[in-house]
Amino acid sequence: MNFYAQVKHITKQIPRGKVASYGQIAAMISTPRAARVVGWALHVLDTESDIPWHRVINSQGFISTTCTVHTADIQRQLLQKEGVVCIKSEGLWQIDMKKFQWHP
DNA sequence: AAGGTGACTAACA
DNA sequence: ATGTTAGCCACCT
Repeated sequence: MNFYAQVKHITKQIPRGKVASYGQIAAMISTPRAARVVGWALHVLDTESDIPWHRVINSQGFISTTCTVHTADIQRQLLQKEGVVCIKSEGLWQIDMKKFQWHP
């Protein structure tokens, strides 16, 4: 089913200054429960760099990467560069979903 | 080939 | 309200 291509397609449509959650994207490609795979898909696809992978975060608005190459700090910087406000919350960076979540 | 893992979630206790 | 459990689906060993 070319899950990756689907994830890629959706993720590319996220506008600047907006974010989406893994579950949200999974739901858009008619596989609502594949949130984990979405995360992994981004992990793999980010190498191509034509995808705004940093605009994808978990449902609570937290940056949840564990990837040592693409750290939360990098993601935060990319987001802030686009106008997304990141708040440091308990050592983690959080985004205000009410304001920045993408509503397609 | 089969089982384990994960950048997730929503439902329970 | 906070901690745990169980589904999820593709990739890796």
